[in-house]
Amino acid sequence: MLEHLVRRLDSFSALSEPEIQTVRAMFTGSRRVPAGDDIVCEGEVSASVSLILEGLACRYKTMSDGRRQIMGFLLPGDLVDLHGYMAGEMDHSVGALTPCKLSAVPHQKLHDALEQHPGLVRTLWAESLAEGSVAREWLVGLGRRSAYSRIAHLLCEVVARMKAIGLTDGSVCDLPVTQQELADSLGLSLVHVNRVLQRLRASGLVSLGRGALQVHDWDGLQQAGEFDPSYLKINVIKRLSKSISGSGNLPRD
Amino acid sequence: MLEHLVRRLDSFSALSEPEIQTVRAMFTGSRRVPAGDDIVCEGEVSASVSLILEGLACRYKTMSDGRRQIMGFLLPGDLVDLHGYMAGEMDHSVGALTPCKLSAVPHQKLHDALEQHPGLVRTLWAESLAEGSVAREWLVGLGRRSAYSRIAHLLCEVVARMKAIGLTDGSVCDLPVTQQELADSLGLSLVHVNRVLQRLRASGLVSLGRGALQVHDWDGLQQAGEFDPSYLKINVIKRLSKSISGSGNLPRD
DNA sequence: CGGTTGTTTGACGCAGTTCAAGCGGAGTGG
DNA sequence: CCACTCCGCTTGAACTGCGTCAAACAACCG
Repeated sequence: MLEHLVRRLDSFSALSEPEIQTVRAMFTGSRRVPAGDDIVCEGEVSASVSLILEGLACRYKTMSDGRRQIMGFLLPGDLVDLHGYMAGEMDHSVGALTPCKLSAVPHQKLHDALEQHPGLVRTLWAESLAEGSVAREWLVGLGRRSAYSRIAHLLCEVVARMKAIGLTDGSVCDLPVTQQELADSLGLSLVHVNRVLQRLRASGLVSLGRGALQVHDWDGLQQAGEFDPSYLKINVIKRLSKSISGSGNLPRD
Repeated sequence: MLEHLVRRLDSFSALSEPEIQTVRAMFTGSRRVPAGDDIVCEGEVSASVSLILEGLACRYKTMSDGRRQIMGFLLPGDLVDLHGYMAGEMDHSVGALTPCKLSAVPHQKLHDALEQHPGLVRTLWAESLAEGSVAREWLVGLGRRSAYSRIAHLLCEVVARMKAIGLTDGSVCDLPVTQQELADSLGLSLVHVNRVLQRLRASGLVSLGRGALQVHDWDGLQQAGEFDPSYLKINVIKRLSKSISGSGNLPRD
């Protein structure tokens, strides 16, 4: 959702009220993409930056032999193709895992907004850095963690991020992801993901099925995945605490 | 080197002459770090951004059991801890693989420079995005490539980047990296790296030893690693071709 | 010349892959 | 309402790429 983006950006660099208004006004319209379709394709030069309003998507690359690697999940409030604005051509694709609702801002309009509020450039830069931080954590997982630990870690990440945007209270959440998609995220085979998922359930940590994830033992799951949420840069403490008065939008906790 | 940084940043967004001068003037002093030492540590809050002038370094994270994952190599002209400037605390360490010579710019000074030349913010943002692009390519390697292909790919990357800064003509280059360090980069064991390296030599593609890398068959190596250099964002075509007159520093090719 | 650090080799084991087949639920059309 | 079909999940058996352990070797350095 738009408000999730605003809150996230604000957590990076304490936006001013006009900046917040600008971000809110930037994104207009909404488009729907059915599950399985691509939102942007590798090599594409798009003319706008998209924002996920609803649904679940993923970044991925396909190799010559057809196998693919998923490199990150996109949740409501995430920006899809900021890369496209800065670098031109996309170097990876983004696909909808579930039906998605998107909003978008034309590059030109974004450009104008950034001219008018130069501070927002730094904010978006911070957003890109946060994405890099997640990619690095995934590198550690793929390189050095066992399948068991890797899956646990990924599930922790998804839950933590969903919690941050109010999509779960921490015990149950919608997660209509196939085991093949998990396998493509984790660099594993479908068959092995299936077996490890059963082990995780047998251990009483989580169960995943019928499009839903149930966390039975959050602490145990975190331990199994050696999960430390700081790399997600959620709720970063602001260094300059510009007071944002009268926003009327204070977070609950 | 400083000029490599300037050239690279310029390739992202066509710097103006004053911007170039500012970048050149920003970095002062030089410090030496012996091989094996850390340049910055995870969790550290440094007060300046470092630049590699000479030597080879790597980003890495260490896991609780002591195993580590290297997440990227740093060559002369690369910025070490731009993250630190934006995000505060480092979420990973950077270690010197060989003796390194560094220059640095205090955060405050960088801040002032960016205030004075707001365009540079976008340039550094682009630099961060390029780093993210490399991380994503590594993800594909760790997730979906065989050990053989992974090593070939990594060697291609190093050669391509060294070529870009004049550290090799493409056939031989200094690469004083241990097989353990390669293993930590590729998510493999030391022993396996050793054996695959022998296979690569037997195939007549490359040989690595005594601190040097010899490429015997570049095309073959690229094929083995399915290497496509575009993700490195070297020599990106500038979208706005501001003419930079009389720099007297034109690249040879 | 001895110690230290990096490389090489061999034997063995296992985590994870591949192949192949069966199962179950959800949607669709007759 | 039943059959048919698709898609995703599950299971078993065989295989293998890569890891682990352990020891020998080579190169470098003070």
